[in-house]
Amino acid sequence: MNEDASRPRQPSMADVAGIAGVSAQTVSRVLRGSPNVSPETSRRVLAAVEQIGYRFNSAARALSSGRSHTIGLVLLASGGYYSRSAVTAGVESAAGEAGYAVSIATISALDVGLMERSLSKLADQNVDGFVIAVPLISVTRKMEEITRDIPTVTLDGSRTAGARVLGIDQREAGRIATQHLLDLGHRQVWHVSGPDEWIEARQRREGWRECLEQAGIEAPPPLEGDWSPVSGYRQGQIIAMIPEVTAVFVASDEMAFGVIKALRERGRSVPEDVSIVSVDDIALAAFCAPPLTAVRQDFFGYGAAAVRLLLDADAGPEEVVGTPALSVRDSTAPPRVV
Amino acid sequence: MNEDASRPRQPSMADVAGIAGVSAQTVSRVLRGSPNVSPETSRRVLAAVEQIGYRFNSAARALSSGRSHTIGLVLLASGGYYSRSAVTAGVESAAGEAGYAVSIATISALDVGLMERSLSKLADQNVDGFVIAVPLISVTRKMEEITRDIPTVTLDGSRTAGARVLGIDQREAGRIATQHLLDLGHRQVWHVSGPDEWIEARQRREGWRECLEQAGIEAPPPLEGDWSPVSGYRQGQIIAMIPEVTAVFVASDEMAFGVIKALRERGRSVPEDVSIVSVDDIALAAFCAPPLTAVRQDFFGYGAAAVRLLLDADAGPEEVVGTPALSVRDSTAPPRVV
DNA sequence: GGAGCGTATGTTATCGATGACATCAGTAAC
DNA sequence: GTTACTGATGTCATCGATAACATACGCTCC
Repeated sequence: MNEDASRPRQPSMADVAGIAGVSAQTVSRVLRGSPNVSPETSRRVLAAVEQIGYRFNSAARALSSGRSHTIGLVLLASGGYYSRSAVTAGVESAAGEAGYAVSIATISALDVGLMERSLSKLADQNVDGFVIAVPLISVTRKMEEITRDIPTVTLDGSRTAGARVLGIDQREAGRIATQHLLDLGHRQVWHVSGPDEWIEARQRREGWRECLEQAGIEAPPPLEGDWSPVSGYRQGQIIAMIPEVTAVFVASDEMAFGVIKALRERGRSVPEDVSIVSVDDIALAAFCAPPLTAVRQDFFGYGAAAVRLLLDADAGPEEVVGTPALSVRDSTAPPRVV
Repeated sequence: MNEDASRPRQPSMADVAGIAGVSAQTVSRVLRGSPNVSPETSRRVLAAVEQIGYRFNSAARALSSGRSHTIGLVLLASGGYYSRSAVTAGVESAAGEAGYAVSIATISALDVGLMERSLSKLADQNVDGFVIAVPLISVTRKMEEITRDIPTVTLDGSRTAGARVLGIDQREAGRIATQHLLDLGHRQVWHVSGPDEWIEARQRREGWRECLEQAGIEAPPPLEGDWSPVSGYRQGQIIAMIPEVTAVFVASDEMAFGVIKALRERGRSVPEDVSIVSVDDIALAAFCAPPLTAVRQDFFGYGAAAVRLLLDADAGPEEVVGTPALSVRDSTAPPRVV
C-alpha cells in the first residue's frame, strides 16, 4: 500500500527475482538447490539475495508446501535435568543438520490430558514429526488421531502405534547392575525404583528381580521414588533403618545421591557398609563422593537417533542405541566381612 | 483438485464456516476471542470446529499476520545441564501461558559466527522474539541487524542494543560468597572462576576480589575453569598442592564437585581442611557429599521473566530476578585452628 | 530434417488465515 | 423521522513460497 521510503517490509523472493532479472520460481529453485539451474543464473540470484539481505520466510513455505521443517519435541518436567538437556541437545543437533527446527513442549506431569494438549499444540504448529521423550502410559483416541497424521518416534521404550523403540534394554540394565553387586559377594540386593508409571522403571525392576531369582534369592520389596534426589533421600532413610542391607540398586543417579546422603546421615558409609549401583551415569556421577558405579545411557545419542528415524526414509522400523554397560567406580565394594 | 472421498486435506476455517453457516472471517473472530460476536454464533462455530476436528494452521496465520507466535531460545551447549534445563523450562512455561511456542537453537561454543547462524535460523522461522541465554562477548553488525527487527531479551547480565538485564547481581554473589568465608575466620580465599568470556564469570571474580580488598587481603591469582566438573577437578588438583589454602570460592556447583574430588584425593577434606562456596545451588547441591554451601540462582525464574519482558508491552526496560542469597550447608566451616 | 527429449526458465493458481473495508440491522439522540 | 452510531457479520485482497503446468531452446537420432 504505502510504497514510500519507510516501507519496513522484508524483501521477498519476488524482490530478489526483480534484481536478478529472473522469475520468483527460479529464485525458489536456486535457494532449494534444484538441479536444473544454470550456474550463471544461480550466481546472479545469490548475489541479489546478498545484496538486499533477503531472508527466507518459512511460514510461507509451510503454508504452500504443507511442510514446516520443524520437529516437535515433547519432554517431561520431572525426570532428571541431565537427561532432559542431553536428549534435547541430541534432537536439536541432528535436526539442525537436516535443516529442521525444533519446537519444544514440556508437560509437568505424566497425564494423558496434558499430553494431548501438548501434542495438539505442536500439531497446530504444523510440525513434521514428533519426538516424544515421555513414557506413554496409555494412548488415548485423540493422541492416536494426532500421531496418525504425523510421524512419531517415542523414546523411553514404550510402544505406541507407529512408534519405534530406542534406548538401552532397561531390563538388561537392571540385570547387570544387580549381577555386579552379586559378583562382589553381596547376598541380597535391595532396589529403589523409579515411578511405576514409567516403563523404564518397571523394566529395570524386572531385570533386578529376574537376576535375583536366577541366583535363587528372594527379592525384597522394592521401594519407589520419583527420580528426584529428595525421593531417593526419603527411601534411603528407610533403607538405613534396615541393618542387613549391604547393597542397593537405585534406578537413577540423582536418586542414588539422595540414598547415599540418607545412609551416611545414619552412619552407614558407601561403599564400606552399603554398595550402590545406579543407572544413567550423568556428568556429575564421576565427581560426587563417592563416584557412582552406574549403567551408562547415551541420552544425546537417543535424541539424535530419534530424529534420524523420523527423517530418514530408509531407516528401519526400530533402532536401538547402545548396549547396557557398567561404569564401575567407587560406590560399590565387596560386603564387609562379618 | 480431487474432491473424492480420499481427500486427506485438513479442514480449514472455510470448512468450519460452511458447516456453521457463517463466513470464514467470523470463524476467525470466534477463535481469536473477538468481542463483537454473538454468543449464538460463537456456539455454532465452536460446535462445527468440534464436529469436523478443525485444527488451527499457524503457518497461515504467520503468513497473513506476520506474527508467528513463536519465541526463539538460544542456548549454549556448554555451561551446565541444570541451568540449561531450568531456563528452558521457565521460558517454555511462560511462553506457553501466553500462547506462544518455543523454538530452540543451541550453539556449541561461544563463537560469534555460530551465534549469527543461530539467530539467522530462528529469524528465518519468523520468531516474534529472542531469548538469548548466552553471554554475548561482542555483537556483530549482522547480529545487530537481526535483533533490531526482532525484540530481544538477553539473560546473563550482558548488554546488547535493546537487551534487558536479568539475573542476580553476579558481583554481589561473588562478594557474599567470599564474605561468608571471611566471616568464618578464613584469612585468605582462593577462586576458581568460569571462562573469561562469560560476563558472569568476570563479575563474580570482581566481587570476590573487591571483597578481599575491602578486608585488606591481597587476592591470590584466580584459576580458570570452563564450568565443567572436569575442569573443576583439574584446578582442584593445583589447589591441593598449595598447603596454605583453607577456603575456595568456586564459580559454579558443577566445578565445585570437581574441586572437592581433587582435594579429597590429595587427602584434604571438605570442609575440615578446606571450605568451599559455589554459585547456582542446583538440585543436586544439597544431596552430594558434602552438601554445598552456594549462592542460589533461580534459573526457571530467569527464563520466565525473560519471556514476560518480551511479551508484556508494559514491562519496564529491565527486570532483575532475585537477590543473591546464600544456602549455607556443610561445605564450609571455620578454618582448623593451627 | 523433423520427431523426440532434456534442460532452463516463466506463468498461474494455490495453501489458510487475516486486515481493511463494506454492509446491514437496531437503537439512541435530536 | 431523519441522523449518527454501534454491534454483528460478510467480501475481498493479501501475505510469500511453491506445485503444476507451460514454454522455449538446443541437441540427438533415425
